[in-house]
Amino acid sequence: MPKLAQKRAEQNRRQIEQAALGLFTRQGFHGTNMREIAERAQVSTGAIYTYFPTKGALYESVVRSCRTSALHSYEKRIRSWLAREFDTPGEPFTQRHLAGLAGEIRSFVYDHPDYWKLMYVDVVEFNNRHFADSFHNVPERFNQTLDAQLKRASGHPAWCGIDPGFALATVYMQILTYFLVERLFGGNQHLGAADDTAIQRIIDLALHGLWRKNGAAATIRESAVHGPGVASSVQRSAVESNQQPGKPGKAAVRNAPSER
Amino acid sequence: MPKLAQKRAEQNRRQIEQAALGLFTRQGFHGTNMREIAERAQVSTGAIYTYFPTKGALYESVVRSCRTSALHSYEKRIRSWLAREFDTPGEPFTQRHLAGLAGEIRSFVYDHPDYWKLMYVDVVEFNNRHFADSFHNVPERFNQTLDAQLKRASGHPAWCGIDPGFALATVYMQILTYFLVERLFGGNQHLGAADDTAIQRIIDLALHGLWRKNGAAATIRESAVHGPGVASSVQRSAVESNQQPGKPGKAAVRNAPSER
DNA sequence: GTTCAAAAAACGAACGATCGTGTTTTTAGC
DNA sequence: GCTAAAAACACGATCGTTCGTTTTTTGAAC
Repeated sequence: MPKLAQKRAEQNRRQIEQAALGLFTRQGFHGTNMREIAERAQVSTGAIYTYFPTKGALYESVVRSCRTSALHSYEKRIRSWLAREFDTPGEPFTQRHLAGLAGEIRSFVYDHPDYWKLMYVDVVEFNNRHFADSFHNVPERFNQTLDAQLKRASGHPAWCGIDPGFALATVYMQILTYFLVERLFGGNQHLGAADDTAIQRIIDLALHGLWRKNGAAATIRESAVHGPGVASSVQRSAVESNQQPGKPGKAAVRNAPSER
Repeated sequence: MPKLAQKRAEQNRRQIEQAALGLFTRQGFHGTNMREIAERAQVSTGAIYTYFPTKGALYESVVRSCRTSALHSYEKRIRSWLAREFDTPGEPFTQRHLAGLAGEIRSFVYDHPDYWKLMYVDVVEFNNRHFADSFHNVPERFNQTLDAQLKRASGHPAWCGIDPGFALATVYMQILTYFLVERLFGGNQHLGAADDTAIQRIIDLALHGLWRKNGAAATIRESAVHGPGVASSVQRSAVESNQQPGKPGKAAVRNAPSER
């Protein structure tokens, strides 16, 4: 019986969803009409309704597809990366670990901006109905994925005592927020320094805090930034003793492109 | 001459703008129509056009009013509060300072959610054209406002060496993000603990980092959170020696209401 | 491999509703 | 009573969606 080949039907669905995603993320749900979507997908407006009963259903399908693709690839990628990194011998939560994490987060934001933009669309026009669950107990999820590795950290004599999942979650949120502001909010070096410099400092603060009792901070010169855009050169912290010996510990964070 | 009294005209303007603000922040710009605004403002649709030439002009006026009111009141409030706190003798950047800052930021988010929601509307529907400047070189602005106080911190022997404006900006962004996620993104205790507990831990991490060389962390019991909603009781850190002596240092952060 | 009828899919004009806005009439302030 | 503001109404455009028609696809018969 002449039902459309499943391959072709799925391709059409994906084509329409991709066009809708591109428009929803650029002008919102109510700011996008079906004719634009049809034109961008190179189909007729009526054709869309053979795949999606309403505009709202199309949106929900777009959200589902975007979430499963972005999350399945990147959440898993970040977690497996973390697991791999934390399995190396020695202390977890080193400068190298966090710099690598920052690189992964940066990729997540810069390679999949649509995912995040769609989340903001959902916040504005749907009260974040479709994304709210991604913020439910972030530390617990880190703990579930990295149970053994994180427990090893908390057993270390120099560990601060905070639940490692909580600690990782806060650093994760901090770095994620940095790149989201840079990429989606037009924050042009909003912390007054280039990406790698800013991330370096954030990690340094996360590792050892504002105050250091042992005078290790003495080797860091004052690196105040005066005037916009004048980023002082990267100055490495002497407290990188937590690093794995022999590893260079170069920041894995590239410079951000000036504009998308 | 029958020109409307300025007092009355301004009142009408504000009434319309307030209605528009309430709708824009709940359903976006394109998701709101002039008839809804008119109904909410208890005027006719035509009457709006005696005050605003177009819907876009109304939006821009709403943004201007919302920004000037929220920013003038709260940015100045936070800064003056910081200045006052940092003028107290002793070290700046104490637990008490940051807990107070967190309280101010929390008020900023929970008392003026419309300001932040409107920013997200602008991100989604106007590419953040009207709010992008609020993220331009945040550390520099802290440095300008708190020049003397922050310099005093950087001169302290135990200071980490990072530019104090940068350090304050990162802590500010971190706490702000926490409350924004809680209030606007539906993050129901997204860090797995009540507000004051989470903020307490964030501040503790900001002050002394993940690793502590002097064993001060030994007094903090493991406070891992297992299972959603099961927040362990607040356990005070022994490293509060940075606090002003005699001050209780109680967290100034209330619990968040469960839902708006 | 070609043909063919049936059925699904694609099309695009059209529909009713609603959009932002202009016009006309009524109201109300000075 | 003059005049600007407010209300009521109207207009063209555009919205999401439907529908009648055309085109394409399909599996089987040949």
